[in-house]
Amino acid sequence: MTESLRRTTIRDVAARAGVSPGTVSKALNGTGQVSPETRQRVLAAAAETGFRPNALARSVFERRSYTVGMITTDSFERFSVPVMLGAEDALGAGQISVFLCDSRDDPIREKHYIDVLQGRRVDGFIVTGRSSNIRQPLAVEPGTPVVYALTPSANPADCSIVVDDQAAGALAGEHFARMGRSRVAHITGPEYFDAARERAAGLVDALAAASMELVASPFYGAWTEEWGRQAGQMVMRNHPEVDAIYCGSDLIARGVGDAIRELGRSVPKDVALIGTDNWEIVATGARPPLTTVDTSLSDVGRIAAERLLEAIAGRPRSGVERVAPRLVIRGSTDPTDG
Amino acid sequence: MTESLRRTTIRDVAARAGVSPGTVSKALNGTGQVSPETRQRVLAAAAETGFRPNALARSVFERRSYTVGMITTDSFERFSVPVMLGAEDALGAGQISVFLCDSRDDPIREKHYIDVLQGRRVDGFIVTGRSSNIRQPLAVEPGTPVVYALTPSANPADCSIVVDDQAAGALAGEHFARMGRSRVAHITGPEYFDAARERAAGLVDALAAASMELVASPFYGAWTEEWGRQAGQMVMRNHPEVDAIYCGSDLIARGVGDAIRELGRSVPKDVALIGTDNWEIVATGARPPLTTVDTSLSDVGRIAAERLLEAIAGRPRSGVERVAPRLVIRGSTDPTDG
DNA sequence: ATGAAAGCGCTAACAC
DNA sequence: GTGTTAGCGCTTTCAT
Repeated sequence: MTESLRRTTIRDVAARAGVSPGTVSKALNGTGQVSPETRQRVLAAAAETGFRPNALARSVFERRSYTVGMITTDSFERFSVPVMLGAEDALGAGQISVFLCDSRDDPIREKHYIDVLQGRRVDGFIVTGRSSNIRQPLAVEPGTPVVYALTPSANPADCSIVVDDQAAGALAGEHFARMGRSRVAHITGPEYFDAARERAAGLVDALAAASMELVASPFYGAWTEEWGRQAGQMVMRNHPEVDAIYCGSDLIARGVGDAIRELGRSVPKDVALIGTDNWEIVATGARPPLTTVDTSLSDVGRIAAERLLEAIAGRPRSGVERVAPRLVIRGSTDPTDG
Repeated sequence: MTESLRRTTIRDVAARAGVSPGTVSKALNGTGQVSPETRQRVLAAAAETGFRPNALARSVFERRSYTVGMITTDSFERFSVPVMLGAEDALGAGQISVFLCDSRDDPIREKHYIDVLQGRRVDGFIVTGRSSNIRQPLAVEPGTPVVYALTPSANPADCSIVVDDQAAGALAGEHFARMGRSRVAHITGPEYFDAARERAAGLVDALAAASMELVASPFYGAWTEEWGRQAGQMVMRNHPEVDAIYCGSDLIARGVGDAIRELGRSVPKDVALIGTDNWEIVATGARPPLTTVDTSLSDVGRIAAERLLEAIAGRPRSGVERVAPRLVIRGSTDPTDG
């Protein structure tokens, strides 16, 4: 460590303003009684010396650090990133700083991060991860507020914020119905993903509400373009009457779209296509641009942050809160676009 | 705030072990002289009470927080994420926690974050952002270590870690030469991006070293699939002899690949294709999977973290350090794959 | 080897 | 109004 530069302290400011440290504190924080003139002198002195109060010292005293830990199990890839951004934004507005931790889904690393951050006296934690499947509760000291984003806690008494996947599927089904498409197929990720099953259920429900049903059971596979291509081909071959396909992800939808085009059929004229995620760069790069269900991930993060702030403030909530997705209409369902 | 749970302090442990606080400190930190027995008693007492030392208090004393601020100007999208992951990993190993800040390229927000974090007495900063273009130095208090990752500082005395874009272009050119391709085109992003120009220069140099040259000047455009499709078509129409194309990004390469295929030509048989970034999900989802220049972003982050730790330890470096990219070979250049 | 005491930078209760 | 004092939790001389 270099000769650690001695920063100006409250005492330096006090000396310069010709008052006591206590008075400086009051003047700067607007607590207690200070005359306008001394207040001015103090402010001036602080400005001149470039004084920046030591938040650490204050935190020791307050027993509260105005920081939170954000733990992602998932190398903050595509899904956690928007969540974290939303959360960071909401917390930053509340003057809270965010510690970033990538546990890589490793319980040892997770425990390590928790230990270190509890040592830093974080006010709480936000946990996020890729899958919408349930996860074990975070092993924090009792009383520490935790909010789960995207992956709900196995303990129903905990506070979890998740995407409303059922509603996502329903949005797609309703849009098809509205457009007069009636022979709908569904191609999605692995069946062991809660999100996949729930989106399928939502789609089926929405179709039923319009007196329709899927032309075939949902096609469960993988969250990849390649699966989209395979399944797309298969569906178009076995069910040539299909005029609409809802996909569990934008990547799958890209694959399906390519397959449809290669079979000489057109999107959206012959087949309307809806994806999920609204992964902008992928959805808008498609030909035609992809209509998709935006899963509102940044809202998930934002709400998680708000709930955490509430819990820190002594008003914890319980249970799973589902955030509404929204449909983003582009050329793959709208013949006038793309 | 709820009845803020009173955590166990060093005094509680001391009482339980029947020693003084000072002795507990020594025993726990291995400083000073402590008899093995008391050491044991202290350790036991600490474990039983679930004692976790308050890092904040220690930091006040040490005038050092073992935290750093990571500021991204770019909503940690695709490029900053791997950098931040690499940095976080390297810093975590050094017991340093990372504050995450998304300045969204807004100078006001950036200044705000700097203020807050300097108040928290971070030991230094890592700055990252999308573009490889030069940025203004971070406005921190003099003496605060800062390392720039991806976007170098305008001040050459600062320490910046960047991708070696010239080498990236060269890798592509050398690979083409090695495979006997001789009629090479280059399609890339906007010319005002340093990265675009440098990759082009590296490609040209490598070709020259093999006594080749581009069939046409680089095609500068946008970092999008759509531009890739347009440019790909144009190139194949105007220069049907082309047998290799290097693209400034994987997304562009995807567009180019689609264009080639739609003109009835084959990748890699007729045209070998190399992208840049190694954006896994995009590169592997392509048909055939995309050979690409991996820009080693996580290494950029890791090295930035190491340089920052060195600077914090009093051994700052100066100047721009370029990190070597590496070629990842997949089906788009290798007829035996994909 | 251990304890007492002072201090890190800041805040808050209490004098004056 | 303002200064003095004690104390947040921890570390570190300095006695003993």
